[in-house]
Amino acid sequence: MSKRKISIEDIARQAGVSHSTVSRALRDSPLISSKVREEIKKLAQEMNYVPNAIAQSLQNQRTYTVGVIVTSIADPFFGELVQGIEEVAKLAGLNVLLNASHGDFEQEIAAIENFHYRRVDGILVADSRVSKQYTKQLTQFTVPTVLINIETEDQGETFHSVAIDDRLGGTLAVEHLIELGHSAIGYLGVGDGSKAAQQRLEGYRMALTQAGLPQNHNWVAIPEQDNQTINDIDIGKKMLPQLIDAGVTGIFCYNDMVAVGALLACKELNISVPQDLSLVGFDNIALSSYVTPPLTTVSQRMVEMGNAAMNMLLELLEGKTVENLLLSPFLVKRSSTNPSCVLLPWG
Amino acid sequence: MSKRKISIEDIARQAGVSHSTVSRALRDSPLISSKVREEIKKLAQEMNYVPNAIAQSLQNQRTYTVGVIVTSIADPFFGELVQGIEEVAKLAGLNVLLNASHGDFEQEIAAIENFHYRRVDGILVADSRVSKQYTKQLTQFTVPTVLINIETEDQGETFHSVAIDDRLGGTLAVEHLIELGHSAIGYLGVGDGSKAAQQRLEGYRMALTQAGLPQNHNWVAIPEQDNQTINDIDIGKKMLPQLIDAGVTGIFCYNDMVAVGALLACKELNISVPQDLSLVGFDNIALSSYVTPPLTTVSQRMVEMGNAAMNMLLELLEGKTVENLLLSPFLVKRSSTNPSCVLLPWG
DNA sequence: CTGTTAGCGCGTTCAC
DNA sequence: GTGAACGCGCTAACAG
Repeated sequence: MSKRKISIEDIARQAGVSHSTVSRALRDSPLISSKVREEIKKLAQEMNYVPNAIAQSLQNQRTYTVGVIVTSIADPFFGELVQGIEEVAKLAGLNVLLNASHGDFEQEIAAIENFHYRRVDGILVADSRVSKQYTKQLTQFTVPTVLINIETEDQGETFHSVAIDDRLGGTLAVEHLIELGHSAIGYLGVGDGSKAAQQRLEGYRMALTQAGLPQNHNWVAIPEQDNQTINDIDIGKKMLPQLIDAGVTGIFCYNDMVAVGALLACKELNISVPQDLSLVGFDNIALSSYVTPPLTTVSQRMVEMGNAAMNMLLELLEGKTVENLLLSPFLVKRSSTNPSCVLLPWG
Repeated sequence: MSKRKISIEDIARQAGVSHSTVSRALRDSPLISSKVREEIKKLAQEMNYVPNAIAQSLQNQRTYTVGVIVTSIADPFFGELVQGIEEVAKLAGLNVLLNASHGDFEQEIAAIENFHYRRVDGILVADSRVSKQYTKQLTQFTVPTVLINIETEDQGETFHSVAIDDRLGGTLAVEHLIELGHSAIGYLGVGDGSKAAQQRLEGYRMALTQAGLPQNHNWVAIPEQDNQTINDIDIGKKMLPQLIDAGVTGIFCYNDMVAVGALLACKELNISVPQDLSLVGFDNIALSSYVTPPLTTVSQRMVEMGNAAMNMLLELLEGKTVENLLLSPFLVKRSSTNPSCVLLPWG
């Protein structure tokens, strides 16, 4: 903590007053004559006084710190989310304590305990692939907590959530393909069994049902559950061929990374997108607009989600009651989707 | 800070001993009989005791917290860096307090002061585009600080640095193009006047000089200094045409984002990469391998840089003396570079 | 208006 | 081996 720094006592001695007078002066207490107040402030300035947040926290019972848990900070998805969180935290005078869980349950628990140990004012947890048992283990704790993209059942005093409407997102993606005339529409997912994955698939099915289009179990490609170690890009690469063989002309992918993987596989297989195949992603990460062709995708608005979550936490800290939030995603049309071939003159 | 939690006093009362006995027992002091020690530990467990880091810090004069300043967390470059930092911080039992400066000098100073206020044990600053005056303003502070990709002149007790050898990186990129037979090689840079920008340009020039190749000031494209608001992608897009007009067959770009911008411009102009033009980036961000064609680039190894910086900080915290580090980048060959046309049969 | 005192939770002498 | 007392730096309650 660096060499010993000067305290209010030091400046009190220098000014010939008591330390509490200094404390009051520095905090603009009306009890202090404006004359000595300015004097003390000037002195503090000169002496390079920096108040000690630790001592204040011990007294206030507040640390003005929030703990944030993400799967991986290197993942652009979480990067944007954290940015959204940090933005509004900074405005509120709060600081962000960052922990990465790497999707590991043990590490998440450890992070929570660590935050508790450090007496953070609130906690934000973002990890869409964590299991639900999660929340139960933490019920003993009583720190205001906002879950981002995690479903909770028992949301009492401490647990609240901000999430994206994954089902709606899936529906939007598939409706877009339907509008373009596709009728053999596939889904390329991941096998993590998360709520998000279920909901997006459900949205896919709803859209097809609503349009009276056929469904085929060969059109839904999801890798084995235990393949958690392989990344999303590789999932996309690996699973694409079987959907092609099944004869789909449009695919809704679980997320952009999977879609990019599928796109790369298409290149290798000489399938041109969007002429031969239309691809829709999910998330709208920056990458999605830089690949060729730029990806049509469902936008998650990560930054806004971070803003919303942090704002919700702020309200909780003020003692207000809050409603869980379900954010609506929207479709971003780019160049990876085309009208279905069957509608085209040469189709 | 949640509802009042139990303290060592609470458990002391329960155990019928004094709070200092509890303190000692919990810290495995040899002064305590192993019998009561286990007893107290069990009791603490049962009572869900969580030590108070704030109180400990006030006593220890250490917070086991490091402050990290980045330009933007959403930038994948910094995301990976922070991941590298967080990894080794976690292993050392330290926590990361994150602040984004958005490249704004005022915000950086504010972040530093904030960290000082919170009595962090050390500070990590990563912002390759910050001006040099920076360090001077902070000399008054005495917290161990490691600068990442920032040059410092007066490196005394508190300031140290980990950086990438930008000049070498520039040289590697250009030598690669030279090996492929290119002789009209351009540089596409940014106008932020940073040390990194200067060094990469210098590396470019050195490689050309060393190979005895001609240089042409039309082959160096750098936007105006004041265009700081436009992003790197747009810089690449905007500046590419003039290099094409100048007749270059290969371009070394300041970073991957600029290179991607150039690539997008090529698509619009119907210039095919790498057939008509070879492109080399810098950074090796994830994006660079997903664009079409995948970018040949100079790798920064952000995660390792984060590791190194945090390790250096750890040594400083242990009172050791450290040497500044200059990491060597290396070339990643992918598909955006081809032999120069003039060497090919149909050239 | 200002000074004195107490206490936030914990670690650490210094006595017994 | 254990308890009492002090201090870390600050805020707040109580006196004057």
